[in-house]
Parts: sequence; C-alpha cells; structure tokens
Amino acid sequence: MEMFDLMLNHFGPQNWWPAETDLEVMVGAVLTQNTNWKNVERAIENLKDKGLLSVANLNATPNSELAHLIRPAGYYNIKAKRLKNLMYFIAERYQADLSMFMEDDTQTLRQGLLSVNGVGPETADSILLYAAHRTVFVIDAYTYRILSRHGMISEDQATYDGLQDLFIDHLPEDASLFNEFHALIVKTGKNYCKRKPLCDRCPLEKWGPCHAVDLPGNLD
DNA sequence: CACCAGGCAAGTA
DNA sequence: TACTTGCATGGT
Repeated sequence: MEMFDLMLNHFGPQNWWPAETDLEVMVGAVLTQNTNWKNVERAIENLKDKGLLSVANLNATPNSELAHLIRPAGYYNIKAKRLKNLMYFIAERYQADLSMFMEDDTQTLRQGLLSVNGVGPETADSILLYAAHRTVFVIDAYTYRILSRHGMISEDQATYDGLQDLFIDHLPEDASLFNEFHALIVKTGKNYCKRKPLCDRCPLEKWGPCHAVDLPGNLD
C-alpha cells in the first residue's frame, strides 16, 4: 500500500485549507509560519471581526493596529509587515484584484510571491495549491521528518526543491491529490517525535514495517 | 520547568 | 556558501 493510502485510511480526509475565502487562505499561510494553527484561527477571527479581510483594508491598516489584532499568532510585528508586503504585492501587480491574480500563470505567480519579503517557498506553494488551486506540491518540516525518519531520502535530496521534485516525479499531476497528500503529511507528522528516531509513536512504523510501504523514493 | 508549532530573513564567518 | 539567531504567543 502506498504512503498516501496508509495515511488516508488511518486519518481520513483532512479537507484543507480551512478557510472561507482564497484571501483568507493567503493570510493564514503567512500567519501560520512556524505557528500552531489554533493561534492563527484567533488572529484571523480578529481580522474578520474588524472587517479587515480584504486586500484594500489590510493595506490601509497601520502596522501597529494589525500587529495588535494578529497578536495570538505570535511574531506579530514581523507578520504584520509580511502580511502587508503580500497585500501590497497584490495591489501593485494585480490592482488589488484577486481574480486577476488567479488568472496569472503558475510560474509567474510563484516568482512573484517569492519576491515578497516574508514569503518563502512553503508559504508561496501553500498559496498556489490551496488558494490558487495549482498543481504544486507543498514541502514542510514534517515532510522531511517523515521521509528521513523512514530512510526514504538521501542528504542531497533533503532540500525544498529536491523533495518537491521527488513527489512530482512519483505522483500524477492532480491538485486535489496534492492538497490531501500534504494535509495528511502534516496530520501524520504531528505523531512523530521531533528529535528521537522512530519510536512506537511514529505511525507508519506502527502500521507496518517500512519495507512493506511503497513510498515515493523508497528504495526497498 | 522545557519543548513545540502548517517559516523566513538577516546576520555571521 | 553554510550555519546561526531573532521573531513570540499559547498549548502540552
């Protein structure tokens, strides 16, 4: 059985991204950087209560006020700047019109997003996959943790682009699959100890020996 | 008390 | 190029 089916059978569909609008996905993508999602939900709720979840309104909000509202998400000063950097990018290049943003081609969007200070590869790809519904595979710390813990990757593959290529090369080009796959990796990865090697809390091992799992890049 | 969370940029050598 | 550090709240 493949890794995806193992995770899906065990945890069920994750139905990501938890948001009402595409803009909310983008805002959440910045706010959740190295931060528990529960804290992000509070921050987003504050923005909703103030009616600030629009490109124009976020752009018009002073950094100090924005920082105060997103306080529960942590790193609030730097994230206020990063949010506004992203909104400014949408405003300048796409006339603050998200539908115009959505019409641009994927590679142009990715280059543009990565040019925004505060938007790195994971945030950019999360926006592309979960807001713009492009077939882009999102890599994160859990992806590296799970694959490395099971000996599925080598050191020279352990870069963002390297892992991304690995999944791209082994999976059909299907945005809904990429969506659920990454969400399941996050869900599964939470059960892996950060430092220790494989232990009885590490799901894939508990479900069966690694060599019985046909995973992307598995050399067994 | 320590450690972690759906990263990223800036500083250092 | 390759590490290291700052950013910060809230939960376990």
